[in-house]
Amino acid sequence: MRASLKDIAETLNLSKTTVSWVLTGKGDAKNISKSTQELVRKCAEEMNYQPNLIARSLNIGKTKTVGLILPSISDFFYSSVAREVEENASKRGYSLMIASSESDADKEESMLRMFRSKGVDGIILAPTKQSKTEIQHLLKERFPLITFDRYFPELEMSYVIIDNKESSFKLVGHLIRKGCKKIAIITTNPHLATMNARVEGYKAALEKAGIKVNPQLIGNVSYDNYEKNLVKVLDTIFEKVPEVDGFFFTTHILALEAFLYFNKKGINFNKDFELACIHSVSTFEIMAPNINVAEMPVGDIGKNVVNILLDDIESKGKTKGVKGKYSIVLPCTLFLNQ
Amino acid sequence: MRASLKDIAETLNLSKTTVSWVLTGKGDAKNISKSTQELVRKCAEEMNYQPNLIARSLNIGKTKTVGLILPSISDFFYSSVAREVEENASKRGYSLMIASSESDADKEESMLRMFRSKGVDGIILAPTKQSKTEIQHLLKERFPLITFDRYFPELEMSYVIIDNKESSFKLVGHLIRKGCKKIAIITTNPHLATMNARVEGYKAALEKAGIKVNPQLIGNVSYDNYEKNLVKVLDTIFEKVPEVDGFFFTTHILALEAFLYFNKKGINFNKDFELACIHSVSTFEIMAPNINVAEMPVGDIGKNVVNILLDDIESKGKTKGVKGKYSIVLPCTLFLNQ
DNA sequence: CTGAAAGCGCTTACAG
DNA sequence: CTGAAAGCGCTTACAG
Repeated sequence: MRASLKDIAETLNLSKTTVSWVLTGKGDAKNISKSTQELVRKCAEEMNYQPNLIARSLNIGKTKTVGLILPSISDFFYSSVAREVEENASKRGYSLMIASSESDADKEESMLRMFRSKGVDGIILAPTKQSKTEIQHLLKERFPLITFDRYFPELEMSYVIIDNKESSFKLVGHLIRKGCKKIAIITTNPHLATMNARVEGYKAALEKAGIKVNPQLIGNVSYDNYEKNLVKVLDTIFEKVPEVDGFFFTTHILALEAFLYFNKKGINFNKDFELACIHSVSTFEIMAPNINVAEMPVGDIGKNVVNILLDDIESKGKTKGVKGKYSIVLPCTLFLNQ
Repeated sequence: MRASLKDIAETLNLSKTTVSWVLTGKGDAKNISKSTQELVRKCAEEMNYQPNLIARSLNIGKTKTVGLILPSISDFFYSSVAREVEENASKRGYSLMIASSESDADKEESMLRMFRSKGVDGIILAPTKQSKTEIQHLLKERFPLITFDRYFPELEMSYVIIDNKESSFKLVGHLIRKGCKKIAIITTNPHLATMNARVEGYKAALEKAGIKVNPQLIGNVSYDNYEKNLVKVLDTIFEKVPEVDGFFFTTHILALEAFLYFNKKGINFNKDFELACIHSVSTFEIMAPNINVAEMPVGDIGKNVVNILLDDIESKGKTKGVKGKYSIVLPCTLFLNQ
């Protein structure tokens, strides 16, 4: 059996109070004699005592655990963020509960409820859709909550995103400078403000260069089953605008999938087109060595998101009711070829 | 404020007992009148009642949460397994706590303790090193525990691995059949039984073909800072055995890194060598279309690992003291070219 | 058909 | 220098 405070107290003929104080480091503050403290610590060691944190949590109302909800744990970007979140949270003494919404709004809602019910102190969320009713419940309760990668422009809550429009603008501008006249944009999830901003950056760059936006060059890939839909979208672009000379992918997932498509079709995409993409994976180096990339600052995203959340959690009560909301926009690092 | 059972009971002038029974679905079994049940449910709905699972857990001694400890969350193989684990656990009503040991034995030990302390019902672990003392504590307590990908041959506990020797044997055999005489093996973490088995498969295949094992073709990449070490290892192989004509990588991580190396050196690795690898990532399709691969059954690993663990957790008490240990060895799917 | 009471394992005012 | 007691929010035998 697992040892409890009571077991130690009984063995030593002390009260649970004394044992608890010693083991939580309040021995000196509570004037427990050195000898008693030593005794308690030795006994705890011998019995391999580990505090039951569930009991502590019920008592103090904190679990030192945060929840992380991602659209997909296995995607490289999100798993990289997860790694950073875990590391930063761990540094501050927090554990992580994690869940994958698989871009399903209902799952997302039930995960929010589940995490809340299981007592996490706060939640970090990369929201999928407009699953706002549960979020609004939490916000009303002043439950610590932050989103990243995506956000709800109409809700007053903290978020961390990247400079979507700016980075897209620069990438597309670079393609134009390299001589592209017919740049296609391949994008998805148009209901997300994040994705919209990337399309806007694309349009702004074209307009600045005096190039008219051609709707036939805007490839919208619906997200479920994007592999198949991407094929259709690319087929259509090549059919309608065979002179296409550049591709701007709004996410690395679409770029990777497009490379597979190009490959199957025998298209030498590295020679025939200028390429650009928001975010990258290490294999781009070999697959598309000349691609222009705006790299998302995964480390900074992770750091900001946990620090803002944990500050919020830990300031509770201090700044009664006056909660600071943060809107952090992080710059991407550009890797432009030539 | 968050509503509690008590709040509902007071509002309705009922006892907490009654409310609890209704809300946990025992209303009919306990003969609570339909009208009362309806009342309770409506009130709970209105107050947006969510049970405090911490309190329930303290009472029943279960959290319906399992811990998952990985060497690295951001690695593609492990994040894929994490996804499967989460999905399968979730199906059976369990949540996931996750942590990345970063291949650090001390971190791993403290994570095991932390998870235990936080009350997870069981732990799934891809162990890094010989961090056995904490594991032995848990085993002695009969705490539900299972490893995957790696295992401790000398401990009596459940694990799920792949047919390491067999798959390696087949891959290397295939390279030999395709005419290779000087096949290098690039491997790491020689202290892991898993990795040893892969080297043994390599040796067995050579021996069967009457090829003497050449130690100069065995590249052992020490794991910390493997990027740099791999460069040294490959440099040495090319220096000592310039006629090397095949490469067998014991993990996709090493293969990816080697491709970057080949590329930098201007080596046309797809033409000059036969390649083989345990596990793959989707980008191999473009980077090394002819590579021979033994694909790890990520889905089956995830399914087995959670089902064995959860069966163990849920059978507790029933089969007092008679715990079944499972050693599952799953076959890889081979993709051999030509 | 419903309720009073004990208990899960901690923490923490309060008292001496 | 140390302890008795209440309480965190649930569940569940026991009683009527």
